[in-house]
Amino acid sequence: MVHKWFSATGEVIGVRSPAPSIATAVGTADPSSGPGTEPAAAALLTASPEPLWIQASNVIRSEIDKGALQPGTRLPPERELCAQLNISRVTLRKALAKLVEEGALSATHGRGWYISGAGTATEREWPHTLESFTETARRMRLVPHSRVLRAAAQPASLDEAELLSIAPGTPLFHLDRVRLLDDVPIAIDISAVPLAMAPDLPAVDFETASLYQVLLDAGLNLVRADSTIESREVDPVDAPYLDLDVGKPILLLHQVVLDESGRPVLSSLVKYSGARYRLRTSFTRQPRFDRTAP
Amino acid sequence: MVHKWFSATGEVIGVRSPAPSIATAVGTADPSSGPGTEPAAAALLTASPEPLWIQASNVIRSEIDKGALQPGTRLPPERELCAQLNISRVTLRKALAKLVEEGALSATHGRGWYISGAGTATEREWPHTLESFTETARRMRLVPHSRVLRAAAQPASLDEAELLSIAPGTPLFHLDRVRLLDDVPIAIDISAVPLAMAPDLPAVDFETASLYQVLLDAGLNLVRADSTIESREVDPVDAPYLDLDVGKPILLLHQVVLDESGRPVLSSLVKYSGARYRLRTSFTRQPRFDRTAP
DNA sequence: AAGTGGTCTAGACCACCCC
DNA sequence: GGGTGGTCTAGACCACTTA
Repeated sequence: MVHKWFSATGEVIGVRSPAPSIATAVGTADPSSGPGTEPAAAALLTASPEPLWIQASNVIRSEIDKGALQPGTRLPPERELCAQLNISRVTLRKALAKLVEEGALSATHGRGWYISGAGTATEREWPHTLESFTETARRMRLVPHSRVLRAAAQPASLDEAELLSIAPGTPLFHLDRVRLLDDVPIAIDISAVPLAMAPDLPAVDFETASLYQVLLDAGLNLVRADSTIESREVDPVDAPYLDLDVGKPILLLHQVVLDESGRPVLSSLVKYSGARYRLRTSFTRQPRFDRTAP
Repeated sequence: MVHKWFSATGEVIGVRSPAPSIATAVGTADPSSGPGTEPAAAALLTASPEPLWIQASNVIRSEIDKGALQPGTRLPPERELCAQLNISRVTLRKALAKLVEEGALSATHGRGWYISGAGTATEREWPHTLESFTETARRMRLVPHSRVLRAAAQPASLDEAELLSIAPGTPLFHLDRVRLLDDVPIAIDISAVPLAMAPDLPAVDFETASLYQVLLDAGLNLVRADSTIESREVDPVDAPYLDLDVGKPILLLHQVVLDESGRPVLSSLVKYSGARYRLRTSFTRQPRFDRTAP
């Protein structure tokens, strides 16, 4: 009568009264309000504000993280999972798709779903997007800090206007900072945002605040960052800020960050001290189905 | 979703059905052509080997590329598109999701679907993953070429073994190349692949062949590339290969490429001449739903 | 209140893998 | 053949936006 969740953790799903682990994994899922006679249905419930497919994905993810599902293991068939989780197959597949995107699962057509090694600790160490300065600092347990060189609005020059798709002369908020970790200068960050997009910018103290966070709080949905990365010799102007000899290598990262409608929001040029910083990211490739001949 | 190629595989996709005529079915949004004459039903046909949702996505994409749908424009409501394309709403939404991931569309809950400026020419110039050497060459209309310095199998050292999660001493195929564009040296590429994963490697002529393509042809499904990028001074050994003075800046790109099960397949270290190369990529950020209080 | 996207379902058929 | 994932449908309800 009790439906089991996978192999090792039969207790999590279908058991009404104990069932604490799943409840927490999924969300509120208040069990007290349970109908009392429908144990299996208690697995995932509509009480939670999260969509079912997110909940389902979380349940499976937590099983993996917990170690109940080892890499290489096969998952139960989709139709069986549907029964256990009490959701439709379409919904389950949406949950599985999410986990594929996160690198936690992979499927083979006639064979089944398999746990794929990554997706847990590895995933967190290799972000799918560029690790931000603040994130790096946190990972290395260093204290991030900024020295503000300029934080003021000025009319946009021709070049800046073109870069951000705005009219020349439009008020542009400039933020130039030296970024430090534990008081060691790591990079020079030269950013510009059209003032109209976040009028409160001049009032923020950027010695500690994160520009990215301020923009998100302003309701901007930053979705894409077109980037170029190159290696250069540091020039006499920048060298003292980074405490480098002129001619030493620096890493140049230039980004134009766009919102969901493709509108440029932020232009940023970061000059990292070559010897003190290293960009980290993980590129993924969607599984393709391009058979050359069927 | 974001997210997709990191190798020289841009041209692999087998486009069999050109399907140009269908295009009008979507763009014209002609309300008068109701159920009366049934022209819309001919829009997508099951004769094609491609799934319907791919076909639908291609139709919309071609409308955007063609300019029939300008950035900022609103698409017809989903239910109407379904009727025009003669597919179910679930299928249509899968097609739309693909276009969102490509950055061509975006949706707002109660408002509708909007064309988002990017996704056409821009998209092609800003790949979601690192532009490969071959792709860069093609974009710049230069001729790529390699000088092979080493192409041989050797037992894996301790470091190599750890990097690739194999036993020390396992046969490892080493491929060291100088990569050139129009006969100008651009980079040194030092790669290593466990021989067992592609036993034919030693027989390939890498003066012209692409290592990625060979691995794909061997049936390996390369899915993820954990990467670090840094800036260094070129050392006396590498300098002559790149025709640089010792101490000049180079860009160091190190990647460990994994297959779908998370197994490391390829380790590659590329040293780009700082003055002659610039990495290009477009990072995407998943829309997040981290409200602190619901 | 009407329009629109977001979620979910139950059931169907097909294509692939392995016995 | 039987099991399994991949695709597709028609219809339903909910949540958000706009009026």
